[in-house]
Amino acid sequence: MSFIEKARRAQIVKCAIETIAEVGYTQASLGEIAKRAKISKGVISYHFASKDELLEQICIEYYIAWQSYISPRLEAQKSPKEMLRVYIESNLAFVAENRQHFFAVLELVSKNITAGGELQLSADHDEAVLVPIENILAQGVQEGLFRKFTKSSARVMALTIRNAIDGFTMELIRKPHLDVQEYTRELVTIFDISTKN
Amino acid sequence: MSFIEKARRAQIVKCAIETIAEVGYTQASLGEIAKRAKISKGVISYHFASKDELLEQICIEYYIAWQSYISPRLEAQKSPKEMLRVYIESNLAFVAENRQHFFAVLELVSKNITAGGELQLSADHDEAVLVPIENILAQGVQEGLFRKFTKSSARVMALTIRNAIDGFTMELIRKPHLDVQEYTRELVTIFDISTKN
DNA sequence: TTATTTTTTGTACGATTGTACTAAAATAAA
DNA sequence: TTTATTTTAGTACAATCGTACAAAAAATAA
Repeated sequence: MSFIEKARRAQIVKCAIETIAEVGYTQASLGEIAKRAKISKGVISYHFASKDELLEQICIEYYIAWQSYISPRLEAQKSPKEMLRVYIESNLAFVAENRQHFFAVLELVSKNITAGGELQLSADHDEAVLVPIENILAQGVQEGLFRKFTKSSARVMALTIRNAIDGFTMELIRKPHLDVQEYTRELVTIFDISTKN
Repeated sequence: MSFIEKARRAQIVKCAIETIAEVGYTQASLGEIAKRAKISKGVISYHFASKDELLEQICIEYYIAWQSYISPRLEAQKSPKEMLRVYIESNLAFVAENRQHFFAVLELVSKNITAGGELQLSADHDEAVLVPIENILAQGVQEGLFRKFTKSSARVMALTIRNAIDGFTMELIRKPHLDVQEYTRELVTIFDISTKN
């Protein structure tokens, strides 16, 4: 892949994220994205096989960035209790620093859920996101730090934590001046209390 | 409003909900809705001023049905602790019984958020949904049943509860055979623990 | 019945979309 | 420089959408 190709793809992805975040998925046509990037519509078609490939790239890049941010912070912790705290803290911090990207991905995923056949992809993503939380919970139970969780009650708890994080972002988009630190502290408190033994 | 008009509007709204739930918002064109309702596209235009009015009607009817279901159950409770339990239980039960309708509304609301100017409506809806939870929390604090909540920490808790409910529905759509009763029990437990004094 | 209004159908139109395609421009290779 | 390749701009096209509209059909009123 040439230098120009890499640079263009990065530019187009960046601009597509901004466009989706600002005008919404339904209004984010290739023409609109191109206009904002000050390039011709044909350039996008040249560098991306289809619009779908562009949108998929947005999701892939977010997932990679998210992994890179969360994983090392999580692995630096010993206690499951600290891991859960850091998981919440770093997720909210990451999301607050990447609101547009997160929002774009959320829009795309919610469209894909409805797209019928692509439900599997959503399920895979879910598993990749939920399992790490479940592992923290399982470890905490094993060490006697957390209250008892069965497999399915740990699943509900993991989902609730994820929903809290995702919902925080939606609130952040609705109210951009939200106090992120305070929100983070409260969420940590809630899930610290509700997991403790 | 004539008998035919009422019946047709009800039929079209019902069919629009099913269509959105089954093929997604982006694929739910008036043509597709009409085809499934086995009527001409023009009939929809005749009974609804625009597509937007039809979609708005879907939201209005859901909100009314939700209110009618939740309010009496909530008002039958004395203790804030019981109110919180019943709020979670009845919300999950209602949503499980109205998955398609809920999902359609979620799709529409998430589109409206992106639609720019309509952000106010979403904020109003939020307030209408969050304030009742905050009131329960405030009452619980006052009676000494719940731990201390400031105005803003009560807001975070209310949001977290709402996100847990909304997120449950998304999970229910992804996994239709989810054990609703068990999920409900777990959620009640989580928020019972995390609010208790 | 006949007359009038309401309702439905089917089509057409303007707007918008993603993609295909051609010619021009820019860049790299010779 | 000349040649070849990559990249860009701009246009055209087929498909799809919401809406408008005219004529047919159905329902209601007289």
